[in-house]
Formats: sequence, structure tokens, C-alpha cells
Amino acid sequence: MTTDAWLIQLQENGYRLTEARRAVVQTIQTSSRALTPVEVFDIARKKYPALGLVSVYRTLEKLEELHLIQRVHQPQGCQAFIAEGSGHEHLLLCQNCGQVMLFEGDDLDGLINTISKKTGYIIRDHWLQLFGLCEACQ
Amino acid sequence: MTTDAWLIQLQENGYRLTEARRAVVQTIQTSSRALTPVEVFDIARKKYPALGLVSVYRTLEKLEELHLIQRVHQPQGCQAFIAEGSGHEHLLLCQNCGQVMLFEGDDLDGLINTISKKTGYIIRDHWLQLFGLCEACQ
DNA sequence: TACTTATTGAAAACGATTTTCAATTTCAAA
DNA sequence: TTTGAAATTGAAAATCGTTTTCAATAAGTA
Repeated sequence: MTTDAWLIQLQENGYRLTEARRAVVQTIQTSSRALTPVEVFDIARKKYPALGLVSVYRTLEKLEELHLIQRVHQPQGCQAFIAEGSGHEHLLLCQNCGQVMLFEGDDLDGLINTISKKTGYIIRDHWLQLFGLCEACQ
Repeated sequence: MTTDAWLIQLQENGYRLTEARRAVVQTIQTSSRALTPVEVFDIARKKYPALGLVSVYRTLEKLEELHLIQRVHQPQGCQAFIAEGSGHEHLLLCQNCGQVMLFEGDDLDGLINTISKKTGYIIRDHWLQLFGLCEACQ
């Protein structure tokens, strides 16, 4: 998805297009690693210096609500966000540089069936995240 | 593991045994759902009313360091802790009552190999968590 | 029992996030 | 275009969870 597509998504959901939002959207949409609100703030302010941190929080909130971004959970903290993929995708994170890749095609049906039988649970969702080193960092 | 075993673990690592620690350890060790620091505080204070919230934080810190507890990540937040299993285990959470079960035997080798080849990453770790409904909540 | 040192709870400090508010900007309707 | 209602803004204040500071206390060793 492009930055413009995100802006259109916002507009179609009744939100207005402003300079603050454009700066935040562009920043996070083009990042290959997860960014915290303050990191988004620092980067986006270079394009739009009048930006306030509060607007970053408010825009991230809306982007998350529209499933355009997702929160990234890591041992060091869970405040960072990355663009969401389309469809069912999981995250692969580089433990050195922080780069995030998305991957599809996790087949957990066998595992889920086994666990379901063993525990009596109905399993409705799963989280899977892989950690490692990207090619550049090896 | 029993509560006493946890206390011994603390002692063997150079920490003293105090009433505050006993109350916190017993609370979290016997809970079948993940508890936040304040929840631990509220429960443990019933046994030991003089307990301070600060001691809860400090004890949780030590228990996490000794791998007796682990942080539970959920859509609603990542501040809750649960007793860790022994060995390589993953979490299965009830979305209704919050009960946590541990399970072993995730075979992700095939998946990890595939992703590794596709992306060029060396994969060193993974997080897997299942969400659903426990028998009582179905 | 005496003594060293870890541990305590209360209060203050801190950092991240949210709320409040008056001024500004967007965008639909005229 | 212009107008005007309503959304959005940034700054400041408030709030929340967590950490630090500190003097008093308690644990465990000698």
C-alpha cells in the first residue's frame, strides 16, 4: 500500500486530511522497522516542524483502528508500530538492526488441533513472531 | 514448582526471605491467570497488609530474572505476569476468563526453515501464543 | 547477641500517554 | 468563491504506571 492509499483510507472513514497526519502517515508507512511514537515524532517533524507529539499519538490510534499499522511486541518493550501487511501475516524481526519482515504461510493447523484436543480449549487466534538476524547483520 | 521451591530459589541466589516476598511469591505462584503488579498487590495485601506496591515491583523483577515468571503479552496490554513452566513452553490464554495454560511440543522447524530460506534471515528465537476459550467458558 | 547489609514502605520523581482547551484548519454547503 | 459548522491542532496540565530516593527496619551471619 502507498502513503496515498492510507490517506484515502483515513478520508473514507470520515477523518480529515491534515499536514500533521500526512507527515505521520508517510513516516510510518515507509519505515522498514518498528517505530515508537517519539521516533515517529522526531522523523515526521523534519517534514513538518509544527507537528505536536499529541497528534502523533492520535494518528497512530486511528491507523491502528483501521488496521493499517500494528503494535510490535518485543522483550524490550511493546510501544513500537509497523505497517500491517494485507492478509494473515506474521512478523520476523532482526534482533540487531530492528528491521521487520512480514511472512505468510504459517501452517499451524496440526499443532492447533493437537493442543485443542489436549486442553479442551477452542482456539480462535494465534500470535507467532520470529526473531533472528537479517542478511545484512549476520 | 511449589511456593517453597521459589523461595529457596530466591535464597540460593543471595536474596533474603521476607514477609513481603513470601506474600508476593505465593500470590503469583498459585494464580492460574496472569496478574498485573497492582493485582498482585491487592491479593497479597490480604495476607500481609503492610505490603507496599514497590516491593511487589521489586519482587516481580527478581522472579523474572530467575525465570520463575514471565510477562504475558496481550492485545489489551503487556503488564501481566504468570508462572513460567519448565522447559520450552508456550501460552494458551482464555479470552474470557484469562486462565493461562502452558503447552509443549510446538514443532516449527519446517516453517522456520522455509521462512529462513525465503528471507535470508538466521532465525534464533520464536514467540507463539494461542488464544481461545477454555472448557468452562465455552 | 551484635552487627553488617539487604530490604522495607512512603514520598518524590519520572516518563509515557491522555485529557483539556482555545485557536486554527478542513471541507461541505451555500 | 465564500461561509460556517465541526474536526483537528499544539501546548499545557493531568494522569497513569513505574522507578528512585531515603531513613527506618529486619534478615542472616559471625
